[in-house]
Amino acid sequence: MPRRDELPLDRGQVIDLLQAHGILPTQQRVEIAQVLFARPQHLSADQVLAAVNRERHLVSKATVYNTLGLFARKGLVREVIVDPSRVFYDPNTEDHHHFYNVDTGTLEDIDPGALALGPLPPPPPGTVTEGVDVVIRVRRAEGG
Amino acid sequence: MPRRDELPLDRGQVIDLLQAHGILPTQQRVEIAQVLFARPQHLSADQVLAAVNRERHLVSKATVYNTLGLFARKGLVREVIVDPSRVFYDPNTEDHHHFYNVDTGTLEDIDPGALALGPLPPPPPGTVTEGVDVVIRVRRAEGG
DNA sequence: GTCAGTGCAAACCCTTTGCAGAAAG
DNA sequence: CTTTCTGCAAAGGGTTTGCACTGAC
Repeated sequence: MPRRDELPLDRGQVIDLLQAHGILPTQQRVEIAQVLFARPQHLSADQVLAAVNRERHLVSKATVYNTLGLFARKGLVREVIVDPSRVFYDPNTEDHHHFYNVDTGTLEDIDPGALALGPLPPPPPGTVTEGVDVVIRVRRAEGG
Repeated sequence: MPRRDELPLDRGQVIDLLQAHGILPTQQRVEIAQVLFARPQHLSADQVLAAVNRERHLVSKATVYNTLGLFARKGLVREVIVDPSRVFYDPNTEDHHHFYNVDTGTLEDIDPGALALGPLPPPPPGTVTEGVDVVIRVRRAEGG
């Protein structure tokens, strides 16, 4: 199984990765995965759609949405919720957090060593913790 | 100016609060604010709409959305983004964080003393930190 | 009387869905 | 061949907008 922390992944590695997650590597899914795993980045569904079809029309809008949802359910990518108007997809599924620039609508990883998150409080009764998301909202500095 | 940490606020306190934030206290805005400041809670726009119009139709959908957006811009309430399908509005604007139950779609405050967040990392060049949101996603415990 | 706020309905935008045709094994 | 996937277009649902009416001061 390919190293997830060394992007980009070539076509063969992407196919291995899909299979390792129990996903049938169809042509469209491989195209989409290649876009996502081209580099560490945070793309919205719309950006993925545009990137996949940059040169010629390879994948429909419905398939992009369905596939991103599938990848997220299978743990291949992580959904990042910071903007009510769109979901971002992150190829990095390791525990890490984000800066969110509210002016540009872009995400940036926080260096994992730079944010100390103490022990988590116990979850409410009858529930178990599934994950933690930390978002530091930033904006353009005045007089920049 | 009313104490924001002692809910509920009565009608007069709500009016003072709106004025203190530079918001003209019209009848509809006061109705909406009273719902929000009735208790510490996290309501979606739709829930606010339903609550305001529980007994009789007092406020339209457009006005609820416009007013919640206004309140958020003026710093009267805080928007909580945890679910791509809707925004939650929190009357507590103090620094605090949330549990998000992915099964029920409900939010719960984290006791401020229970979560130690170390010093924040410096924001990316050219930006300044605006705020931090920590969301602990929880789900129903197995075999509950 | 003037300006801001409100209500309705239509418009918007991202996302999901239904179903017929195409591809994978 | 059978099952799953894909594509198109239409539906969906939360949110925003245009514009005439109402209300605040």
